[in-house]
Amino acid sequence: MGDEFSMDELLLALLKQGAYFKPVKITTTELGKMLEMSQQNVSHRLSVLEKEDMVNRTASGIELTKKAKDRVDVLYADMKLIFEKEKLELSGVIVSGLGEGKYYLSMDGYRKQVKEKFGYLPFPGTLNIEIDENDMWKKQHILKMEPIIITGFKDKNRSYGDLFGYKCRIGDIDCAIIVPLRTHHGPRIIEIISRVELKKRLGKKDGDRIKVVF
Amino acid sequence: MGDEFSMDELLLALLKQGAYFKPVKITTTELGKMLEMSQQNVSHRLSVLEKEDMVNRTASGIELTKKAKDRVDVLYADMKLIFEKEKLELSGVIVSGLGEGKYYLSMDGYRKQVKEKFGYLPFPGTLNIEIDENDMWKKQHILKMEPIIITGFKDKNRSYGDLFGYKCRIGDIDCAIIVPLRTHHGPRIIEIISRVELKKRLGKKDGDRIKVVF
DNA sequence: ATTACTAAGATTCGAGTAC
DNA sequence: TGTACTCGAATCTTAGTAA
Repeated sequence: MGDEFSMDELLLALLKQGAYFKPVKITTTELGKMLEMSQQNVSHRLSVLEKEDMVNRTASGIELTKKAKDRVDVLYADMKLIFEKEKLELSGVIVSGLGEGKYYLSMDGYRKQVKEKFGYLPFPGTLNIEIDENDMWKKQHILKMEPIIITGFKDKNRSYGDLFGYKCRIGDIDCAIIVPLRTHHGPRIIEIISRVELKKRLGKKDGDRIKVVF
Repeated sequence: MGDEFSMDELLLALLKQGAYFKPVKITTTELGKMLEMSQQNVSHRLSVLEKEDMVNRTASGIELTKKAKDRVDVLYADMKLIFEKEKLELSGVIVSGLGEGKYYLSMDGYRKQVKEKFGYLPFPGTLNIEIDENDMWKKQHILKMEPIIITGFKDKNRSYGDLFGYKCRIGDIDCAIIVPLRTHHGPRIIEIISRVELKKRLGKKDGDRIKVVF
């Protein structure tokens, strides 16, 4: 964790010329113009990159080494994370729940753990949202992230399964998607818990559109 | 077209801390450790960035200006182009499947959707390929692209999960990688579906090398 | 503890120019 | 053409230390 996140501008210019996939034929003068730096400097820096085993200069042009490609991969993966993980935003419509959430969230076995792991006692009821078809792929990505696990328990009557939680926000309210391991509604519906009664707090009713941000 | 493609490592470190979306509370010493540079240098460079109107230091932390965010957007867009415009090609070795694919692809619930979303009824069986270690990063890129979702369903016995599909080609045959949400084999193995029986059509057998193009 | 100044050392840069 | 050397200038970096 450190400088592998930085990226040499010369390397980036080569990338822009397609060097990730094939050797690139380009002169130091051209590179200098692109980067607004002298031909001499490009020449020098290229030879440094070569010594560092980042590029090879061959008859067919300048090519990136595996080491350089690895660095670029890391940079791109990091940026992707910054841009697309944070921007995950599910849109959908509020639907009425079946009272299931209310039932589960009335039980101390779950409530205590929510307090512990999310920092608040949940309002005893969930907001149910039917996700737009177009955002379903985002939901799948979210479900692949590391969940906060609320472990199940038994009482004298029956046993209760684990719940998976994923932190999110609606407006500026901290919430979490809760997914029972054995869910009873279709994959397009998600259940949200929060400290407050979301529908009332947001002034929304069934059928209204809503956005959930991760 | 030039240096807007480069990126200051300090800016990138701030981004990594989430500065794109909110002010970040972090000390110059911490940043110095992250970047393997002295606290003094971070301090100095931060003040340069401030003079250049790239960051603001407020009571709630360091925040990026619009100018800085615009630059980052450009960098990301450029990288995205580099990575996702060019053809990705996975190389690997054919391995024998566990018959799972055959099982899934015998079910109408999935078959109908494949016909609908990919334009053909799939041969009831998958080609399993163990991707070369060197191409794993490409696989990761592919899995981050927008999938075609084959939604799960229930029958009287059990429920079947969603599948993610990504169109690709082997030679001139249209295929798709299929990824179950909860996959049963290691991340190096992918399953390919197609209209035809791929192994027979390509005259290949287990252990042969093969390329998949996106 | 945190930030940032100064002074000195390290490095990067571009002009001139050789090849 | 194109590349790359020297060398002085500009810039960057760090240690020491003040605030």
